[in-house]
Amino acid sequence: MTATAPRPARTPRGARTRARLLEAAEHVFETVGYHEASIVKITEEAGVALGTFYVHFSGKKEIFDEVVGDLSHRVRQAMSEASSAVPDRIGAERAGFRAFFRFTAEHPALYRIIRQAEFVSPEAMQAHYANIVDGYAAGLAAARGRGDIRPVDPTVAAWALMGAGELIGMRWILWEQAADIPEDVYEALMDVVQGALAPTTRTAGPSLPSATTTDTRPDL
Amino acid sequence: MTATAPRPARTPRGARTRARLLEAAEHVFETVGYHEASIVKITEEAGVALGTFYVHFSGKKEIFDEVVGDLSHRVRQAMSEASSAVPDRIGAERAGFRAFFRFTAEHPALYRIIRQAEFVSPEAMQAHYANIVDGYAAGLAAARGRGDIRPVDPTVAAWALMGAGELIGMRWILWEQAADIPEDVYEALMDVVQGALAPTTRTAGPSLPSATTTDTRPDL
Amino acid sequence: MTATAPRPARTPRGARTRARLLEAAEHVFETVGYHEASIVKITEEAGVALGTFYVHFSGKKEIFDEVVGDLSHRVRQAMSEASSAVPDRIGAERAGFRAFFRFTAEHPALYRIIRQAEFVSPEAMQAHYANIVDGYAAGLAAARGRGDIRPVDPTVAAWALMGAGELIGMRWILWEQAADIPEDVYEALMDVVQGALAPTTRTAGPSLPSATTTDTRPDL
Amino acid sequence: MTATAPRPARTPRGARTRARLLEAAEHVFETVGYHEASIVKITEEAGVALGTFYVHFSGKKEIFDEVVGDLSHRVRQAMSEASSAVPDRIGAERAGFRAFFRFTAEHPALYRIIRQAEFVSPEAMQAHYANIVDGYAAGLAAARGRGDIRPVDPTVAAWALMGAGELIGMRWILWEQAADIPEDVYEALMDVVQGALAPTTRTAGPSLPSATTTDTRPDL
DNA sequence: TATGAATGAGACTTCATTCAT
DNA sequence: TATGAATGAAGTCTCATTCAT
Repeated sequence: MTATAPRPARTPRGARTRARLLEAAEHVFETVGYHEASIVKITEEAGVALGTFYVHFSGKKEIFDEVVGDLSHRVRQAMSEASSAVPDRIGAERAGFRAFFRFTAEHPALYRIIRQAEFVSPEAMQAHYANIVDGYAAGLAAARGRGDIRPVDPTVAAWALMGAGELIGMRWILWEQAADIPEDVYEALMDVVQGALAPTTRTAGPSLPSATTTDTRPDL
Repeated sequence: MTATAPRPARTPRGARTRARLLEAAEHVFETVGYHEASIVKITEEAGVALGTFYVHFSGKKEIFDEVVGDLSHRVRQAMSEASSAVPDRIGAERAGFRAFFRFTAEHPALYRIIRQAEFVSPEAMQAHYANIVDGYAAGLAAARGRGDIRPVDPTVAAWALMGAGELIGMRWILWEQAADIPEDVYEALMDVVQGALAPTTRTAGPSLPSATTTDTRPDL
Repeated sequence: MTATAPRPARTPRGARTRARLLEAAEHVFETVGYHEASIVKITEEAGVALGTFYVHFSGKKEIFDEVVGDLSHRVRQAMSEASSAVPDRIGAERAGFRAFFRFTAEHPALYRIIRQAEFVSPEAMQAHYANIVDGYAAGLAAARGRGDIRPVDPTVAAWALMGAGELIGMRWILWEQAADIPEDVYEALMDVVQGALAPTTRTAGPSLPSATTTDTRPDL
Repeated sequence: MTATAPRPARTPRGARTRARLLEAAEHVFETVGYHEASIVKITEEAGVALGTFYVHFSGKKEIFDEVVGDLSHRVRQAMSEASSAVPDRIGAERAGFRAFFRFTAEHPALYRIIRQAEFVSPEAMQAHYANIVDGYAAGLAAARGRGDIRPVDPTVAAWALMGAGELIGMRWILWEQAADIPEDVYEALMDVVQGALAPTTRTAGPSLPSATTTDTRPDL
């Protein structure tokens, strides 16, 4: 995810300092965003001298990429752990979104950082989204194979539903600075998600065939 | 939307200069983002002297807000025009998304700017999203009243589907620098959207209670 | 000589400030050398704000090149004026060296700066020496054509004698911080120079074949 | 030459490390000059840890002085060996210049370093030149005593001819990055040098009185 | 001796904004 | 209105040197 592998600290003391810097950076980025974040602020928060920063990182972008990679990894972990604990697809879906919202509430940093990353570190941002989608789409594809969900295109559906979750989280957690998503909003979203995925008996139209996106030409 | 109403230009020459600056600013913001955009770049692109900028705008944030407001207004206009031209809900839905993707392809600025605005001008960003949702949710509420769609919560559905469209646009238009969304992706997304909204006969699953969020966010 | 043409000041005030900066830079470079010279020192000496520097110059190297170009031009002017006022070659030679030493005594900057320029701005340094040699070699070639001097290779002789003058100036003006070169040193040097150039009847020694360089290096 | 005598290494390992550092420093100084040379670069090139540097040297200037002293010593050795192998003065002259140019071609470091040393370590630079001149002037004085050359002032002549050689070497070896001086240039220079020194019967002009510099620089 | 993390002064540069013309 | 010179705070980064291990 990061272009250059993180320098390994060669000393326990070094490792400790490096970790303190990362922690401080996450906090500063979360609070004031990438551009307002200065190395001075980060080192002050970490309680080390300015020059020490450059012993461990080559610059602001490098530590940013590492923070993003970290957060991205953690949110993926949280989501996949949660959803894989539930056997049925709908349940897994609910658990995954639940985990995502929890993580968002506890680490608003991810949100605020990712949305800034477009001009700062497009690679990091694209990797973040792509990694999440990969796991999500794989789950959807499997579910589709089992007939648990409608034959939607897994990749497109994954991007679409991730986008849905993202804006809902932004609106009801970040903007409200809430500790979690309101239950009714969560259920309303699940209703939409379930509608999008659940196998249905359509009142009209042929049941969609097809697997890959290209040949999928949904009617309507 | 903007805190201070835009200064009206006193003379035709002034109005022309002001317009040139706005145009230049939109281009610069789109190209390099808010933070890399400097007043010097904007004035150079507009072909006016540096000092002239401050004759027309109080600062960088002011012109940014105005550019965002502009773009936001235009995308809303494009979407509502497109969807209101179609009578049935599904058709309106398709037309609205279509217009959104078109606009995105033609004005990547909106995307790139909005996602930066969080730390620069949260009001502008929230206004942008809220305004779009307002119109969207109103349409959904009306459709629901007519029985054209399932009884989803209009506000939550609007945020969710806007999010879906946003990420799909980011992935397949911005990242690919495409001139429009690929047809198969568009249809795959429409399939998801339709699944989320279309009235169905469920084969299984608890009929989720219609969310009670409506009081939180007055839809309309 | 300078790669990029100097920005023309578009205002009398601007021109004044620019000149003040150049003057200050010459003094600072002379005093502490290129590397110890900081923009801060230059602007302080010029009595302008730090940022003002960058209104007129793109950086330290740019102003350095301009200062070098200036000094180089002035010393050439001084030398050619002096030597062209004297008809005979030996007299011209003496006058040229005299002018060079005078200039050196009055503007030690040139010396100290040029010898630093190798790593800083090789182009500027090479241009300086090459320009001096050009004029010098042309004079020697003409004198040779008239039979005023021995048939030495004008270019090689010009570089050699310039080198001789340079070290003599360094040793007896710069190192001694003298106001001018000691008369006896001057005469002793002139003796050497005259020996090198004056037409002679050799009493002994193999009459060296007139160097074979002449064909290789077109002597003007 | 150097203010503080070089610390003797206490152990064989220490001596090896010290030598590695000196070698690395010579290379780094030659490549990027004094100011761009950093202790980090030197230690990296030497393959030792940063802190190790200060075990052997007190700082950057100290190692610089030692490198300069080394090179200066080696070039003097090369020149005196070469010239002392030839009995007649003109032959010795030619051999000395030849050796100087050879050394220059093989160790451009000397050149580049010395010309930087003015602001870094004037003592080292002055010592370098003075040492060379001492030997050179002594040789000239002896030759003059034997009547091998004209009665020029030995010290002034030594400085002058050293300057001549220096610029010729700079122009045709350093700037051209040549492996040696072109033969024709060498001969043309020797022609000039011989003209300057060789005993002659002047066809015209007063035979200049031997300069009175002798008090300044005792010849012998 | 050797190591490498830590330090902090100081350098360069940018840029939003002011102001006299 | 328009101009462009002037300002100076703030930011990033380097690097010689110290020090604990």
